Amino acid sequence: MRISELARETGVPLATVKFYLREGLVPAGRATSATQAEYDATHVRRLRLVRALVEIGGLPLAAVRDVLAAVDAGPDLSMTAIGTAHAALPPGPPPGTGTERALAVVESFGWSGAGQTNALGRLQAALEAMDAVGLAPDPDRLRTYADAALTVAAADVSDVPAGPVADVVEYIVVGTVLYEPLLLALRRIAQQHLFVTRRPEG
Amino acid sequence: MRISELARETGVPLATVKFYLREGLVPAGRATSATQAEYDATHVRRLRLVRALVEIGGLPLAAVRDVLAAVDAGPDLSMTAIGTAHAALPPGPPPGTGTERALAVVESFGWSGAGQTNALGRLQAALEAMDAVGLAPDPDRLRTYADAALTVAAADVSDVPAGPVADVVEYIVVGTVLYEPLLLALRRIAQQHLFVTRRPEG
DNA sequence: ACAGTTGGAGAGTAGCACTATCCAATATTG
DNA sequence: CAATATTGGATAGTGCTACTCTCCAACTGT
Repeated sequence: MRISELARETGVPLATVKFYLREGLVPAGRATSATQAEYDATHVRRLRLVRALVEIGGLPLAAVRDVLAAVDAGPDLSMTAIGTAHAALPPGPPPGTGTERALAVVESFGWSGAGQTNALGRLQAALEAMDAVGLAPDPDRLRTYADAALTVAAADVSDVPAGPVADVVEYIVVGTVLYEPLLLALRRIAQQHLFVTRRPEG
Repeated sequence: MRISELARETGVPLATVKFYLREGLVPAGRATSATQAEYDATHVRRLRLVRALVEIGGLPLAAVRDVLAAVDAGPDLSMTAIGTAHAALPPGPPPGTGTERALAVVESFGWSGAGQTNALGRLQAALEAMDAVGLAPDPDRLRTYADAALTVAAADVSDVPAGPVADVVEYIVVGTVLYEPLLLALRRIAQQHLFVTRRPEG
């Protein structure tokens, strides 16, 4: 498979494929001559993954690079992989955000071992911003959110397939990113559903 | 309150406040002379809201403008407001995405009245991208996600306070946007928690 | 032999969110 | 009341990201 077929197969513009190759987001093909290289199914897969992370996950290319590095790092443990994925995901917390308050919240749920994820900073930043506009969640609602989050997280980690370590890592990392839009889309649709059924004449 | 105090109060750079005023994201102050204007608490609040939507919600300014318009539209019904908010939220589905598959999924949950939200396009795009990289959710997992989404959505709509219509609309629209990062942060922290407690030596 | 395609590199572009500079008209201070 | 600082407003410029365009010599298929 040559480069233009790779582009056609995935629907990605040729110029963009070349750009990704230059940026190292897709590995180079096997050169068969000075001006020819051969690509295979792994390139198709990787290219689709990059596009999914960008278009669905909304990641900037720099974050895609980090996520792919975590995927490729291989047998470095799942926990590291998930932490790396989280650290690479945008947007990071605004600089200067602490984590004390978020930690207190998390501990009140009895969750442990969350000390090193930057999601804590995001949580705290979100809470502070809500306070600032007067829309902070009450404890009950926060609980509801936490329970829901725990439920989906449990599905996330229990669904990890047996198999080569590289596949497992990819599953975790990519799943973390790609399932977020899924969850958000479902929440919005559910909101609409509830609004409509609540006010039948609305 | 003059412009520089508004900037100091909110921590937003003066040049940025001016920029938002020019863009109409924050309403102009009451002019007291050719080179002076007076700002008040509503300006502080609006400015904080803009920053929250940008920094926490990750919205581009154009989307912020649309969301604010929905907020300000006033007594136009809640359902319209929520639809407007959804339509304004990025990223929209990639152009050319259908909704048939998403509709089938949603109907299998018994959800109705979701025909007009662009979250359907996002759902379908997410499912298709997952398929393309071979990581599509099985029906059970999708169910788990849908149940969790419905749970938080129920909390979202039941928490809407009584009060002036404008406040209700703001609550819905802003809540839709600002609670997303909260949910995602909690999910990530929960994942980490589960991983750590699952493999105590990991 | 020769049009067409390829891999590769460099420069150019478009959109976004600010940020810096300038200005004349006030305000404030000594 | 003079000197200095600040204000609102407009224009232009910056830095970043993610492409996209153009060029080119080396090859390929016919």
